[in-house]
Amino acid sequence: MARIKEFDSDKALDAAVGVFREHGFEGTSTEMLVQAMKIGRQSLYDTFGDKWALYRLAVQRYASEETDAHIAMLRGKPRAIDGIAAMINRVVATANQACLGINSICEFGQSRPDLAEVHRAADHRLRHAASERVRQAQETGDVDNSLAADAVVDFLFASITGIRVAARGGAGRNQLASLGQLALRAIV
Amino acid sequence: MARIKEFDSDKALDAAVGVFREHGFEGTSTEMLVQAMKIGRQSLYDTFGDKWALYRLAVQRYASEETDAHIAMLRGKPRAIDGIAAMINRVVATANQACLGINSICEFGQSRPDLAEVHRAADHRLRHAASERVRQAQETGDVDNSLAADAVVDFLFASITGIRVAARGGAGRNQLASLGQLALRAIV
DNA sequence: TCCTTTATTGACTGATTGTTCCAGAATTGG
DNA sequence: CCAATTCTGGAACAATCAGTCAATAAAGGA
Repeated sequence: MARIKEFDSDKALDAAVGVFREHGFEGTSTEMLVQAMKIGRQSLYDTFGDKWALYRLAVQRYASEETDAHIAMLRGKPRAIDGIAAMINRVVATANQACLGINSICEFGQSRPDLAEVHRAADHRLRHAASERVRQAQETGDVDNSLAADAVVDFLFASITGIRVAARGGAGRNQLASLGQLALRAIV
Repeated sequence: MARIKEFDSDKALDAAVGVFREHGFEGTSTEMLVQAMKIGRQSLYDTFGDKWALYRLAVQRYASEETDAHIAMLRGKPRAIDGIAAMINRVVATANQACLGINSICEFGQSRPDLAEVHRAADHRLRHAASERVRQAQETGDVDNSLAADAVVDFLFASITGIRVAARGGAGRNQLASLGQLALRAIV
């Protein structure tokens, strides 16, 4: 048998992520996708199914990479609180790019169960890692011990959302940095 | 001359707000609009121009009403900090409804200058009122005096965004309440 | 070289999009 | 009642949509 060309499906998916995060699902046409992904139209349907399946896969891919990046920051410093700060600071530094996760949640809410499941699964892994690090920071006294670790994690993620949406709304870099500082200040 | 039916244009606009906030601009068809607004298609175009003009007007209307509600909370209590808390608590209580402001920013970012201008104008009025109240709370020692009032206002709005997106993502009521509590805790 | 598999291409479908046109119903002031 | 005006409903518009089909090109295994 002949295993043949097999275009770089990962790169194509990354390109799809780039289009979807900027224009959303409804704002993206298949024409935009095939041009950005630089593949034939038929290849798109053969490889990914239909537009919705591709969108779901793009959200999954994006969430997975985002989760990896968050966890790398969280665990990249010896002291837990420094890891938490690094995660927030990375968000501030990269806030100029639209977040496909937030956009997806805003666009569809809970109306598509299969999409909500993608979000739920991605959140689970990140929440686990963040929760562990928050508890460590509480043990060393860097995060208030009287707070529930889960509540702190929720708050950190909500703050990340606030920073990213503020950036998409046109906030400047120092505004975003200030938001990050205040978020950290809230949990000490 | 004969001044005639003149359907309730305000109610129709409110209905449009209801559709847009749930489905976004691209996810809303004119068919959905005429059905929700309960007016003829031609009336829609005669009265509001085209779909984009209607959307812009809907965002403007929504932002205006939201700003009124926020300010009513802010000024509804004698102590400034209680007003601030009331604003946050109202957001928590009403977070089950999608926010057209956030959805609009996520969907379009800064790509449509006329829309961005609507947001900017709406933000200005609210920011002014909130900033005034924050300064009062700083004078009475209820909000940390070492923080810049503008930064506190930014943070409050970012927290509101975080709460609303969390709700759209499926967060429960106690999670949202906890987010509100931590946001207030951050500025004392 | 031939064969199988995969990718590309462009044309095509049927549905839906936003928008306009038009005829008629409804409504109110004179 | 009449006339002026506004709203409605449906038909029609061109454009675009997602998705399919068929033919061709490319590429590696035999």
